[in-house]
Order: sequence, then structure tokens, then C-alpha cells
Amino acid sequence: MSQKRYWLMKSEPGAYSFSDLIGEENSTAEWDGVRNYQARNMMRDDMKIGDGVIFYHSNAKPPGAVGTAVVVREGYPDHTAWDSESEHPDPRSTPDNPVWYMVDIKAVAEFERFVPLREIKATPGLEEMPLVKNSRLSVQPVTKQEWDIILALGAQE
DNA sequence: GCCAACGTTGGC
DNA sequence: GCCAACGTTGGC
Repeated sequence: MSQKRYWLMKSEPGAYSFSDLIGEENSTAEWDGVRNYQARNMMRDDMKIGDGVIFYHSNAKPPGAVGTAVVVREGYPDHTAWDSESEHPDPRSTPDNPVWYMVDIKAVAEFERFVPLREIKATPGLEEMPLVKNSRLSVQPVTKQEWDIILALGAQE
């Protein structure tokens, strides 16, 4: 029985927001369209059912963490890669030989209080987050300590 | 809109 | 395998 892990996933709210996720059937969505190898590897190999996800709005005004989600399906091929009509087609990826993978996540709860990036950057204990260290990765690992700090910020009145 | 950081591509 | 050029991300 492996330890529950934690992640942070970015989305541009103009493209897909946390509200969009909540509005899905079962508040669940395929996390398709990721075309970065590091992010793919984490989704394919490391993300397990039950893992916690912080949902982060990038390219937003202001950017920040908006809520939590949970992994409900582990890595499987991203079928949008071989759909020429999709937003991120990649002809190298086929059903027999998939290049890109995704997971399914389900919304758990919106934070009572939005946690802006500005505050994440200023909070002791969060300095080592890839988010703070200028990483563009759209799927990032989060430690248990970081998870607890951010959830506390999001719960604050 | 600017631009720094970083990943990817492709010539050699 | 190196590395310059180029494209993308994403905060500001």
C-alpha cells in the first residue's frame, strides 16, 4: 500500500476553470491535452487513485489556487492526441503506440478563500514549490507539508 | 504587451 | 552530441 501523494495542476481558467470541472458529470474530467514529457511521465507513472490535487488557475488575474480535486483514474492514453480535430493533435501518437497520457480528476471542494500566487510566494514553507521557483510545468508534485499549508490558507476566513 | 525561463527542433 | 533558433508559458 503506497503512500498518498499530492499534486498541483494548472489550468487557464479562460480555457478550463475549476467551475468547469465542478460542472462536469460527477465533477469529473479527463485531463487531456498535456504535451510535455515530464508532466506526462507523472500522469502515466506516478499519479494514483486517491492522490490529492490542488487546482491552480494560471494566466489569471490574479493567478492562484482555487480548490482541490482527487485522482479518480490512473494514467491512460490521451485519445485526443490522434484526433486531428482536437486542440492538440500529435500524429506520432496512435492507439497502438500512444505517446501522451492523462488521468481523470474529480473536484472535491472549492477553497473558502482563493489563495493567490503572490501569497504562496510569500508564505514560509512554500519556497521550494516548482510553482514558486519559476517552473512552467503544468503538473507538479506537492509535498504533504506544502499541501497542508496551502489548504490551511484556503480554509482561512 | 513585454519578456525571462525553459523545452523542443534541427542543422551540423 | 552540441547548440542556436525558435516556440510556449505565464507572471507582471
